[in-house]
Amino acid sequence: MKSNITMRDIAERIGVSSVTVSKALNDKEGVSDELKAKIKALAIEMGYRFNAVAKSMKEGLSYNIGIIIPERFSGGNFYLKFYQHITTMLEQYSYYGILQVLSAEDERNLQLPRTYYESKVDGFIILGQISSKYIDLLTDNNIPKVFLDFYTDHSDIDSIITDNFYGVYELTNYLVKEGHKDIAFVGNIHSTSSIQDRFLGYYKSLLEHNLSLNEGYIINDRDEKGTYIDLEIPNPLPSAFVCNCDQVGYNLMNKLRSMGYSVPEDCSVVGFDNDIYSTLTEPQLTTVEVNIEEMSKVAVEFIIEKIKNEHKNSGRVLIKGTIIHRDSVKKI
Amino acid sequence: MKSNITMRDIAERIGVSSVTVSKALNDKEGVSDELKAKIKALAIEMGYRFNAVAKSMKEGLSYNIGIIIPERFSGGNFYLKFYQHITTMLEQYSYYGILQVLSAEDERNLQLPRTYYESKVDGFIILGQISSKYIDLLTDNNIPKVFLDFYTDHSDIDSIITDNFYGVYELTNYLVKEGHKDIAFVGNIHSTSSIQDRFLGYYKSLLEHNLSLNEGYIINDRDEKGTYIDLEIPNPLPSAFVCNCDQVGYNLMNKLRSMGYSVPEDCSVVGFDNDIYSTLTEPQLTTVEVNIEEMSKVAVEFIIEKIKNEHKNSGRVLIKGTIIHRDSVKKI
DNA sequence: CTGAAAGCGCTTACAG
DNA sequence: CTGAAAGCGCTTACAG
Repeated sequence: MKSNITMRDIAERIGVSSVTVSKALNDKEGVSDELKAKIKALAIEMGYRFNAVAKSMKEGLSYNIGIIIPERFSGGNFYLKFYQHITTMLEQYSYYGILQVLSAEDERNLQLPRTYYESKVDGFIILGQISSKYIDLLTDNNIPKVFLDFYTDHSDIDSIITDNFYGVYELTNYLVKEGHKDIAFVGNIHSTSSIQDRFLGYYKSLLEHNLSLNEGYIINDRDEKGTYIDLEIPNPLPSAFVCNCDQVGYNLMNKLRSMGYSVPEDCSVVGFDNDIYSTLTEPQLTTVEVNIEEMSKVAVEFIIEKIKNEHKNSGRVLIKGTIIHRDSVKKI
Repeated sequence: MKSNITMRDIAERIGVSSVTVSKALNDKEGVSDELKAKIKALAIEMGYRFNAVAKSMKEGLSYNIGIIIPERFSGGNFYLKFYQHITTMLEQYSYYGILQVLSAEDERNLQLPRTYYESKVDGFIILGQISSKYIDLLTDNNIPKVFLDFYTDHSDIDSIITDNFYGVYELTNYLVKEGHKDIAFVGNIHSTSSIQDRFLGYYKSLLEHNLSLNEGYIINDRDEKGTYIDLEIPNPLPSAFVCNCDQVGYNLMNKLRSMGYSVPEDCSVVGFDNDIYSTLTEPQLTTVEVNIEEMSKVAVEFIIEKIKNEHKNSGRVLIKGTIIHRDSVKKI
């Protein structure tokens, strides 16, 4: 597929220089409209294809962005959706996305992606929480980067996250409005910043409604490695469960069913993410839809800015989600 | 992140030419071991990063492969798994994969990917069936390509597919061995080559066991657009259903449950793919696991071969899957 | 074992 | 409005 036709070939056929062809094809000034049209027509006729590699070479930019997904998040298709929106947005800047799954091993051994060592990318979008040490590594190497769907205490790094805090806050408010007072939270609150913030949103709602936080109502859902564990259902049964994500909502529904409970008759359940798991339960889950498209758009804007201007700092951006009402909540 | 350190910088520091540095860093002959070691050490010390773009430029190869997934298959994470294995395999050849979702619109309008027009890739792996006209377009443009997980009647194109035919053939044999005689097939047999072959494997098993093919036992599962439709369950109920994929097995199980039937007590169900849907049913589905890793490996080998030698033709390769026994089949 | 020269296909800065 | 020159960072083929 090596394109044998170059700008020079076009130039020679017409009897101009390759500089003129370059200007014409890029719609730059300094070529008469007549000549420009003639060059463009001939380019098509000759089957000319632009050589982006040559441009990269000249500009010292690869026009690729590495999209890094830590291995443990690569299972679902949630991040794949992000990736699709990211690549769509990147196209507008003539950029391409190279998806890389960061293996647990490479993350532990602080092994940077090969794209970095081969100057194959101009920067990275990190999709999903990575270890603090790995972040330090990226920072120390002065690698342009943007965090998507998580953040850390490195205040100088741009992050785009869904508004976990307000999302769950509003969802819990909704449960309270429906008459619920005994509301449990399901999630390991030491696991990721997302879960922590969702928990805090839940807690804020309790505080505002003078409902006390019951230690027994914080139900762990996964171990340190992120593997889901068997859920311990409190006795007596809370009237509602706020799950930190839809998949855990799905697990909870199965657990409740196996114990003979019906949702929403015996208790209500809400999730977060609006991913496939929220539609696999019976009844389907009321949940919060993450605005993947908008988040991806902002992430791309930020990384492109960052490549142009190393010192550009856009900070932490929260993108609001939307509550999706389904049938897993009962008014009491 | 522009790497300011070049081979020439290293060369000047040591007092040799950049040719020697290139040879040393690439472990080529013609440099004394002593010098080689010195150059390598200095490269690390200076934080040198190889510039793959310059190599691409020189060789006229982008060292990228486009992985094209038609939009309608981009929903699940089945193809994402392929993508992961593909990129892992590509690394061994110093290649990178650029994933592109082919929109229904671009497919219809015969719009080639932008990576092609910008010479960003050296070839394509097409992951999932695309229209015949689009295939013609790729062929007419002389684009190196390999088909993964589907094939067509274009006999000159390399395809790597799972052994659909024998997979379902063996699975149906297993049902017959368990005493089943009234076996239905669920799938639109005019939809894709995969479904067709799976159907034919089912039919072969019937033929070999002198079981007649009952027209009413071929149950359509999707319309022309690939959207799943409501399943019509035959009356009387067959003793077993062979579903063309796990997701349809999942749909069928839901349908059967809603009608008051129990699996496997009232009838048995088997699927294909061993994807997430096979584990979401209760009981979980007996199915055929597709050997994604091996298929990806072969696809990468083929496309790399093809880039080196345009006329290399490897044909159609069938990769065997493995039956996964779970609890959705009863011996009768 | 080592290096000068040429070239991959563009674009930028400058001269005319 | 048009073009000659230089350069991006490598590698190949050849000469010494």
